[in-house]
Amino acid sequence: MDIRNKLIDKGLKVTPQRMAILEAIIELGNHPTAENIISYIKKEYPNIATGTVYKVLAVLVDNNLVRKVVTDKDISRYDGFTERHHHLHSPGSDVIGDYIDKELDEMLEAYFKKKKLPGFKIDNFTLHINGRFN
Amino acid sequence: MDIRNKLIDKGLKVTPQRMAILEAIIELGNHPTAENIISYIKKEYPNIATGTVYKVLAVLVDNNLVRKVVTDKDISRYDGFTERHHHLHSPGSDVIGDYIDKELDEMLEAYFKKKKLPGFKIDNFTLHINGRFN
DNA sequence: TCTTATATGAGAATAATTCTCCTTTAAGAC
DNA sequence: GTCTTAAAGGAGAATTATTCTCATATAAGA
Repeated sequence: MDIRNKLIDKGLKVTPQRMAILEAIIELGNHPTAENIISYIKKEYPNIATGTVYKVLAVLVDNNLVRKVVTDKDISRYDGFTERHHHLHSPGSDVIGDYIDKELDEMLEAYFKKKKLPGFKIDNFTLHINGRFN
Repeated sequence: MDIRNKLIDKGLKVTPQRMAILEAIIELGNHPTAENIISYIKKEYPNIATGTVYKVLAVLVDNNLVRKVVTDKDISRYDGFTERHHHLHSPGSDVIGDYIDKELDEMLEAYFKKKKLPGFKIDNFTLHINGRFN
């Protein structure tokens, strides 16, 4: 599905800003920050307001078109990666790797199907793996 | 090990502020924010500076006496829970539940012992489970 | 008790994010 | 195509968590 239709599919108004922001996230890769997105977009839309970018990002997150990636820095990053995946991170590095592993997903799903958590209904889960790139 | 000895054990100077902060994190539970910690401590040490609290928290995190818990809000929370655990979270709620499951830990460890990730050496991992408390 | 490296206090500075308010525009109705 | 209107965007001020600066105080070992 192309970017325009992703927005339409969620019942969102299609605006040039929304298209540009969603495209930027996908294009930039490695979980860009709001600032990364803003400077990327300003090449094409020099007048876009930072407030607009933050507002659009919130809309996209609310509609599950992008995921907000939290980091141990006081800065948010955004993930346009729609396939189910986990995150690899190394302390001191800003790189956040994506890790796709269907076998792992299935194993965890089977595990939680068998073992219910008392007082909690699981919707989804992400494994945050810390270590070292080499 | 008591709080004083946790500091000594890491080769850190023992100061009243460090003791109070570490105690506050353990005492407050549910992953307090820096602000929670500050207002708790001010009851006993009204003159503690916010900068001191942030600096001490950074020292404690660096020495693995507490963990920094990242959230999708732009605010850091701190975890004095030393036992190995995972996190339960519900969108829209500020509660972060701790989830201890040795069986899960062992299953994941066994899995990653068998299945190496190319270009990445795993140190540790935390499962972030989203869902609904009920 | 003395010395010194380190920690703290106070408050200014910074930086990511949010808010306000006015203008513009997308999208459906006609 | 034009009109209408609710929703979106622009500009920049405001907010707020966190960091920084630097002078003072103190923990810990000699």
